[in-house]
Amino acid sequence: MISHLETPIPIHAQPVLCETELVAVLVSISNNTPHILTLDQGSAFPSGPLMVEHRSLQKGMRNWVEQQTGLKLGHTEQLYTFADPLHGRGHQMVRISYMAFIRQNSEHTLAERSIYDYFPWEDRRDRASDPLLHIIAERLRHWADNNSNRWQRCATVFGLDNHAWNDELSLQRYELLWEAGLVPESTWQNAPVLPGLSMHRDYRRILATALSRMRAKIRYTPAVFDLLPRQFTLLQLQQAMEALAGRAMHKQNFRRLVQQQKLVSRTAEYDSPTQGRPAQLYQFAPETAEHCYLAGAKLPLPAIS
Amino acid sequence: MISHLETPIPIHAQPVLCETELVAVLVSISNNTPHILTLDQGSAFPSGPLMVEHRSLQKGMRNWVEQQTGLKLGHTEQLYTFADPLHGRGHQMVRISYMAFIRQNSEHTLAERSIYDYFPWEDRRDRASDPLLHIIAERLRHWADNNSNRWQRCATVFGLDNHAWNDELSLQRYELLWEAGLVPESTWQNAPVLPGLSMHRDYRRILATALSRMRAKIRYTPAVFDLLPRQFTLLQLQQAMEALAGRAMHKQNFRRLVQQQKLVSRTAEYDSPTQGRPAQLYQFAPETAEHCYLAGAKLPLPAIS
DNA sequence: TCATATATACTCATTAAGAGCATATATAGC
DNA sequence: GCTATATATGCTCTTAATGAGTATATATGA
Repeated sequence: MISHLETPIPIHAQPVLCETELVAVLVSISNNTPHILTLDQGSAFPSGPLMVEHRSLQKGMRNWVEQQTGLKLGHTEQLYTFADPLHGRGHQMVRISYMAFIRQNSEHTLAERSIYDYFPWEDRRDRASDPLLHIIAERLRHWADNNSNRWQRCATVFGLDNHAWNDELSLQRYELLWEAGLVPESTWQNAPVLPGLSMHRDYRRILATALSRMRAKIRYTPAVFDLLPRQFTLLQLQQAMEALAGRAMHKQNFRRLVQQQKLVSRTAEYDSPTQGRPAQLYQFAPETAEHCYLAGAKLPLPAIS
Repeated sequence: MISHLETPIPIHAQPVLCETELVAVLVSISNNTPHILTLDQGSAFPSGPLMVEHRSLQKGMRNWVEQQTGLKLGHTEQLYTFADPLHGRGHQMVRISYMAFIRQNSEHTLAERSIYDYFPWEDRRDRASDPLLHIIAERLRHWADNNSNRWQRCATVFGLDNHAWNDELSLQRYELLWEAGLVPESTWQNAPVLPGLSMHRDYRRILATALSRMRAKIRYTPAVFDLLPRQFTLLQLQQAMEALAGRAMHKQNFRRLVQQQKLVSRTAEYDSPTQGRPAQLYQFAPETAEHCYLAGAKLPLPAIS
């Protein structure tokens, strides 16, 4: 034991007062694409001050959002806490960000903006984003120049040079583009910047964090079911997974794995399609819900890396 | 779009000032067991106020700890942010907790307490914790009584009834014991409580969060190497993984997988043992380091669930 | 009847993972 | 030299998960 560690570090030496704000990333699915609720022409998330009467942060967030919007929140998860100095005022601003899922519902369309409006390169369900990926690869190669470590990093994060695309790395991809000056938020810009909406403050970074987290979350927990209607077809489930992961999947294998997991049970009802055979409606199996959540049963998605 | 969502939620309506504190969970390995730095007879973590001059929370944490203790921090990660009302003062206390790894070093023994002093049931490397697990199982069965959902949850979280033990569920296990009144921190206690040190405030809950996170982290990133000396034997590496995961592993398979991953490279040096053949010293392969971190290359641990 | 879309049953190859057996190899101590 | 000890390595097996493909019912609207 080194001696100076035995001196307790002073607690509350000089308490610095902070303004504390809760930031909510509210996610739902519409048009087979993940959407978020935004304010200010898509450049901000709803946010509000932390109230004294909030007993816990999570409860505070839920109450506040439900009160303001009337929306019921599903799976809720703390993302990250950021701090900015408030210049000249001698105190700081702390922002605690949360992500919450909202069930798809015909009565409202919460969704204002597609997440992929902000990160067009993250939607790789079809080949439409390939040209953009090629542009990014070229611009990154130029930025990396002859720095091989830097290029190594680009290649792994963006799945170039024989590397597989890993959908959970969306935050790292955004950070890399930021460093390379390819997004308008970069302190120095390597104009022209890439397509994709930007946001105020570090909100787009928070959104990239949310995208990473939701992609990881749906793989290991049944959180997707908080985005789908109570009853859904297997195709809807697959499309929701594909929408979030930004990747297409093999239908037969998807069903094999879904039914192995016993996460869903069929109902007596059927979909009413415009054409073709009506699809059976399923529901999230309530009896195994908690069980699977905790055991880390994973939903089928192509294995990463 | 439902109409009232178009009204922006007021920002900064009534800023509530908070005291903000950084809490550090400093982890290192000694005696083949993960240890943490604690204060106040093991009942608190080092913590200190957030300073105005800290540009980012993570940097603020690093500077503050390094200044106070002289320790270099390795892998650092934000854990969770908690809030408590400060009664009668009209404002709140926000605590932002971080976990950081500290390299094993002969010059200091940072470690004051074994993590398993707080969670004796989490160390399942040998059969020594089996009797305790049996006691827990009985007490939980009594608590669950005839509530089958409740028992279902107990069984999956604690690996009872044909369920596999999942080392990453340490937080859920602690929360379950809390609910069942089997830890002294519970608001209602189901005395006698289980063995294991407790801590002030929700610090023991933060520690359970840290344990979950580090177990997940070492599986998917090379963060363990920030706990080991620069040069280490393969047995040391395996023992470090076992110490953190709380599980024993198969030596041959461990080595097969480690060498497949190409995460380590041999040095020219050897260990000097008291007995037996000297072991070759390895180092974390610097050239593939970043690569593997980002690709999510995983270190071998028995598959969960 | 045909187009369309759901639903299901298979096969096949590859890989990872868990477990075990055997056998070198290098040191200290007797 | 011999033995105990611990490192280091090679090999076989089995099982399960994964990715991909082929084929074929089945139920609707037009």
